[in-house]
Amino acid sequence: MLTDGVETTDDERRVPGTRGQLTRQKLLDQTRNLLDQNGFRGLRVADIAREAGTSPATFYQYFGDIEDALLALLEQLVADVDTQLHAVAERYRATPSAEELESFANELSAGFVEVWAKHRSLIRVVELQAGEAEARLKDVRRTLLNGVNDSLEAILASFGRTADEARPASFVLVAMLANVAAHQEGMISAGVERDALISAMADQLVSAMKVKA
Amino acid sequence: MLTDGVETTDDERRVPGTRGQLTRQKLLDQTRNLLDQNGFRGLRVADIAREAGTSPATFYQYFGDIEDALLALLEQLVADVDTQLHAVAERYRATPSAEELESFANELSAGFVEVWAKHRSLIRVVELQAGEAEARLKDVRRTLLNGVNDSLEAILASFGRTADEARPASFVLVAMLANVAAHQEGMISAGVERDALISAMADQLVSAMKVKA
Amino acid sequence: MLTDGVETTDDERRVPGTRGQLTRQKLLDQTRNLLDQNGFRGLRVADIAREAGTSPATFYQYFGDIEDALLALLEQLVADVDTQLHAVAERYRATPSAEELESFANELSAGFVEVWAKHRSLIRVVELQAGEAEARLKDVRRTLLNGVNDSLEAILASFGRTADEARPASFVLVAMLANVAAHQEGMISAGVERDALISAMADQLVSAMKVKA
Amino acid sequence: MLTDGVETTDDERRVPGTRGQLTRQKLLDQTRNLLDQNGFRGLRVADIAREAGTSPATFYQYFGDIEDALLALLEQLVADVDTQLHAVAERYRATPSAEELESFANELSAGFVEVWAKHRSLIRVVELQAGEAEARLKDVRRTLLNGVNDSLEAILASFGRTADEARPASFVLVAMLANVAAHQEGMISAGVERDALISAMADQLVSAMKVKA
DNA sequence: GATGAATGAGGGTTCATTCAT
DNA sequence: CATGAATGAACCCTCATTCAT
Repeated sequence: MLTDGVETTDDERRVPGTRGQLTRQKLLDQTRNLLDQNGFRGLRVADIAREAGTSPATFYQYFGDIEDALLALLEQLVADVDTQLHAVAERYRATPSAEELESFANELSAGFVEVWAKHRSLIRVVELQAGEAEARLKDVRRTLLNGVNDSLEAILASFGRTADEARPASFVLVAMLANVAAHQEGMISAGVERDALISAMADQLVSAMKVKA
Repeated sequence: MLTDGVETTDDERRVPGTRGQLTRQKLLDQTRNLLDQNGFRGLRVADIAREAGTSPATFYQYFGDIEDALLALLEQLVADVDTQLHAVAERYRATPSAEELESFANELSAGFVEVWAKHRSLIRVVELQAGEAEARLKDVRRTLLNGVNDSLEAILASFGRTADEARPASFVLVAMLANVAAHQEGMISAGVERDALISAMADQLVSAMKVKA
Repeated sequence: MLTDGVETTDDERRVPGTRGQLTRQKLLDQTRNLLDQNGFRGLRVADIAREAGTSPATFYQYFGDIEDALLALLEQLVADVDTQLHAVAERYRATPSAEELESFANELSAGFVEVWAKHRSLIRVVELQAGEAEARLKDVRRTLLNGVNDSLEAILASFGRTADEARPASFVLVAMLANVAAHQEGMISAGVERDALISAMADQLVSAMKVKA
Repeated sequence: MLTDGVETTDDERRVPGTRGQLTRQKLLDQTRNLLDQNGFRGLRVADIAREAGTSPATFYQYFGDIEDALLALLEQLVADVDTQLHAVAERYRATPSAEELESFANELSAGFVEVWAKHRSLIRVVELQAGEAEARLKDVRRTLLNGVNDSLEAILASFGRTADEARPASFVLVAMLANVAAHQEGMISAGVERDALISAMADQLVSAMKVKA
């Protein structure tokens, strides 16, 4: 679906080999781990290697760079977005009916909240890099949300929104979904329940479809 | 208004003095400058000092830390949010009328877009730190948006939303406003005009007030 | 002739075997290749192995060391010096005649220029190591030029030079030949033709024979 | 005279200051020291700093690079070449007389031997880099010998050599001088006295002037 | 007030080299 | 014979930070 566009750069390296795959995976696991614990800025090759039970030199046999490892992790994120978000939107886009609108809106909202919670640290990296100029990671954000955006735009159009309105409206809605999902923890700790957030977002989605329908 | 909560630590480091104030300001200016240019990760005391025409040692006479300097810059951001966003919401909150709803919605949306554009680098720092664990900067985000959130919640209530609904709805709306504002550049470069975004957000705000009104 | 004195250490590391010989040769070829391209300092086992289509581990089955490989390459150089330089000098030494002096001088000069051009990268290594303290490679230079030096000394003696004069004179002449040959490229790119250099050196050789003859 | 052409790159750094100058000098001294002891390849910033009684970080405040430091040292070498070699040649060039030819030849030969002995490690670096491609150090060799070459060429011309002959002849003679000087230690340890070498070179210089005079 | 000078501390990377298969 | 995999050991370099002037 939208898997293209996010690719690691370590392609031309030697072919796997079972033991190697294992080591590589351990390194990736610890990269994610430490990203969760210390954040992007606190991510050190030395730490990753130690936690994975190997040495920095080994890390560099699998990844040219910390960002290389992050890109590898991002592939998983992209896959989840594909499955849980884009696919939902696409399904509804095929047969948009007023009856199912609410369940769709809820599903999509919940999907965002879930995927974002699962990959929160990575998402943060993406958001950060979307702003600051870092070549390789830079347009992951666009790639990530493109699919959902397109589907949503089509759905809005099918509900009678003009072309001029549909696109900005979908941008705005996706931004809402993404940002609430990104800050769900803060919001929850501010006393709002997760379901209430999902429901509030679903409401907004529904109104957006109906507004001038 | 909501200035509390964001405080610098460099308060009594040294008595003002005209020359000193000037140096301090040059340092702050260059901090902002370099933040814009190189991003948070690329911010170095040595660079700031050089650009400001002084030495690193001087930097440390005014700020204990790079984050100290950022906190000082954040005060300006907080002030702008106060004036352009919170104030707007507060004004409308005092006399919420259906007639003025649209103009309020537009004003608020445009306000976000404007303030976020002006302070985009700082905003990014706030967003980043909202996620990662960094003591002093951590809850700036909450502080920043608290005011608007509260006003909006009150307005939603005044339009008939129940207490249970108003709070999550305001969270969701503010998240939308903030995230669209944060990524306006990306969206515009994806072919959507700024005004269209503002208008789409205003629509969402309006629907939120009306939904069950 | 003078092959002794330069010896590799990898002699009985493994019995020949056709496939092995081939691999070994590929490694040597790429060693020379990379030496030409990147110079001595830029020579890495990993690179050699990759270029040769094998792995570092394989390199170590044939050579204990990068210097080991260089020593193997040096054997070829020594052979060329033997054939093209020492042999020429020896031939003339057997029957030194005033008539043939000039053609001898030219042949020797040209020989230096040619051999040095062919092996320039290796020569550079030799010159470098002649200065710095590196056990095994250290006296290759002496070995390399000993033969020519001896022959030339004998020839000078046969032209009437006293024992006291002949030796330093031959050293000086060989130094001239070697250094011009070593920097021929630089000199040519400074606008002097190769043949002019050869001829100028030949002149010096001839005068050396005649001076007090 | 020929000082231009060899310049350090650390120009735009802060102005000296007495203490700084001292540290810088200590660093340069130890750079030369360690170059003598361990050769170019064995030169490490950490060692230089330790020997100079400071830290690596300090080294980097004065030089961007080990090569930077070497370039600074080379300035001294260039000055010596200027004074002891080029100046001698220039003096004789002004009034070339057959009577003084021998004393000039001796003086120049001795000068080379002396200067090269004093700076032998640096000379070796220059020779090495003249071959391998290292941007900044690359044409120091040319710069170094240019002056002497030019003077010698003029002198040869004044002794009746045609333009076609004078230039290659001077190249050849300078190459002789430089290479004997560079390997004087090896030659001496091979049983030839320094004075004998000087005298042999002087003989060659003299013949070169007289050949067709 | 300002700053030259110095540095501890630490992260990034590279490479030669070794095993076990 | 060959090599995938792993790593110890260094080195390079940068930066925040501190003094003494």
